[in-house]
Amino acid sequence: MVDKKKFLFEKQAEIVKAVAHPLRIAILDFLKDGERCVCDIAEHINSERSNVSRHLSVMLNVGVLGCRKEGLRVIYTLKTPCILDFFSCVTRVLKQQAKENERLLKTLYTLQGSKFPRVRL
Amino acid sequence: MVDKKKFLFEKQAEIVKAVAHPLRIAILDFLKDGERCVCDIAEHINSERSNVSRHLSVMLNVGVLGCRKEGLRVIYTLKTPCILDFFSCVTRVLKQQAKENERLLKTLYTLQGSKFPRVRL
DNA sequence: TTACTATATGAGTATATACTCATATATTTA
DNA sequence: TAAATATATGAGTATATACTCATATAGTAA
Repeated sequence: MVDKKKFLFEKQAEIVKAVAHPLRIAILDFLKDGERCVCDIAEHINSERSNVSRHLSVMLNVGVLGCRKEGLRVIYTLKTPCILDFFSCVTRVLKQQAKENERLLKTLYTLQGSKFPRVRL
Repeated sequence: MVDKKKFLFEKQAEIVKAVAHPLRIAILDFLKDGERCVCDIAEHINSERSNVSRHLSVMLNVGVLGCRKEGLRVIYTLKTPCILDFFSCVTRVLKQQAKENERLLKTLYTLQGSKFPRVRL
């Protein structure tokens, strides 16, 4: 593996890591509807402001978010909405996983000779 | 934030975390050209087999990779190529970052009254 | 000025992760 | 059968991360 590629992968990993956390994904999901201050985000995801502030700074540093000051508030915005497309891929992975689990369950029930209970959604 | 959403974000984060590492990204990039055994992957990314095996199992568990046995070898495949689209978004973020850094550098040089050195690519 | 508010950050702690080495398991081949 | 090989995994260690609480900073408003 070439050194140039290694460097690229490291840079990419930094960005991916910056969004690899449930609260950060919740923040991105919240920001897709428009910019928000730290306090609103903290309330929405139900977490300490200091904690949210740190999560935001990580995503700011890698360039996924932008921010501007407005009086006392700091307003954060989603700078790269394409990140949201990614989550649609992730959701596809999840759906596929769910399907496989269902098939596995079915097989298990069939082997036991019992009926497969219909899942209520 | 609703409980259902919280659960979804946690599941999504698991998948994102599973690819948030330079070596794992290198593996995905290698597998885009076709399935490979652990030994080939280890050689290509220049890492211990035991280490690679663990990285692979993480991505296997979240459903990003698939695998099959062939004699002594275990052949891993990219199960969700849409994950590669994601990296094109990540690359876009990186490019944007680079542009901003260049602008910043230019400003700094201008302030110093010195010339902006042309970057050779 | 003082009091109040929003945000950021240092310090400490708990937890998670990556890595290496040694070893177990499964498969092939002599 | 024994020897060799590919892979997976337990154990130990080093490092990174998330979180909380306390505190610093900056802006607002009395």
